[in-house]
Amino acid sequence: MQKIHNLSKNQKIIFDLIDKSGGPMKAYSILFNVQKKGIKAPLQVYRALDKLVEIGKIHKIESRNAFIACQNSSCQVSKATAFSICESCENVSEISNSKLSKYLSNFSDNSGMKYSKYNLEFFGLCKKCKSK
Amino acid sequence: MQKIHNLSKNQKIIFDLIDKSGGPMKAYSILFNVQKKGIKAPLQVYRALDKLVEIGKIHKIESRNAFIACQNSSCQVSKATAFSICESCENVSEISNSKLSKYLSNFSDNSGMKYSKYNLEFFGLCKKCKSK
DNA sequence: TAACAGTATGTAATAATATAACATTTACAA
DNA sequence: TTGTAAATGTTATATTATTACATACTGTTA
Ligand SMILES: [Zn+2]
Ligand SMILES: [Zn+2]
Ligand SMILES: [Zn+2]
Ligand SMILES: [Zn+2]
Repeated sequence: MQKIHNLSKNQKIIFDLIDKSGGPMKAYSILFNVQKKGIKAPLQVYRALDKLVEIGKIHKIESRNAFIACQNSSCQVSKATAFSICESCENVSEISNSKLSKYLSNFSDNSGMKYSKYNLEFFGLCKKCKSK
Repeated sequence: MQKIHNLSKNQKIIFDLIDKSGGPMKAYSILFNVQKKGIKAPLQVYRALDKLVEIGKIHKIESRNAFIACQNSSCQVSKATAFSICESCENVSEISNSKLSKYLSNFSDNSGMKYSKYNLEFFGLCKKCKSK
């Protein structure tokens, strides 16, 4: 049973923008794009982003300081994320591979640490960029 | 056969500082600490950090915007990194687990993408923080 | 309904992280 | 010694993110 999150006005504006863009967006680029909708300040953007990340509607691509809509319908909370990133064209996609996620979710070592969350970023060249 | 990198003056000062600290350090904290050694500007720090990352002497903890000395003697180039991060005390350690690194280095999916690099960050509570 | 708590918003200022541009110097091999 | 790559120094600026404070909205319960 999972909680339904009704997005607030600003959250919805910002989620829709990121979702429609189809790729990662940076916070100040988001800000620029939503100013005509009345969102004027960085903090308004960051607050919405924080919430959207918290509920798993978007993820932060840490190596790029950018935010992407969740492409994995089962990813309700951002506790186990994996991305592939093309170092040439900067295309990003969310990897949804159940073997990988099982392997990582069950990973443990002898450090005595209990892992509750992970983020994995793969880098390389995408199909298009490889063939250039 | 691997290339020996002789660190330059600034690179050595900054690597030694990070290495001795035993944990992740942020760029401006590094700057503050090396000002007495004549390194006065952010760019001097970032240039040394870039080089040290490139040759694998340090790694960037992306989720924390911080830099840590490589704790894995065999990690000459930063192409395959994994860390465990305590969300309470912010302790970070580099995971060196050959099964994990083999699994990730060999990972491929049907995206047609060839992965040449990855970075994985695990989050949780360390032993000490768990028992509090 | 009224009171309350939790969440969201608005606004200004500022902090923290990182890079651009340009001039100069050093290391080192051909 | 001369060419070249790497490193340094310096100033300014760009980019990313948070603090602080005031106000408003949403839903629950007395
Ligand atoms: Zn997702
Ligand atoms: Zn590409
Ligand atoms: Zn390492
Ligand atoms: Zn801890």
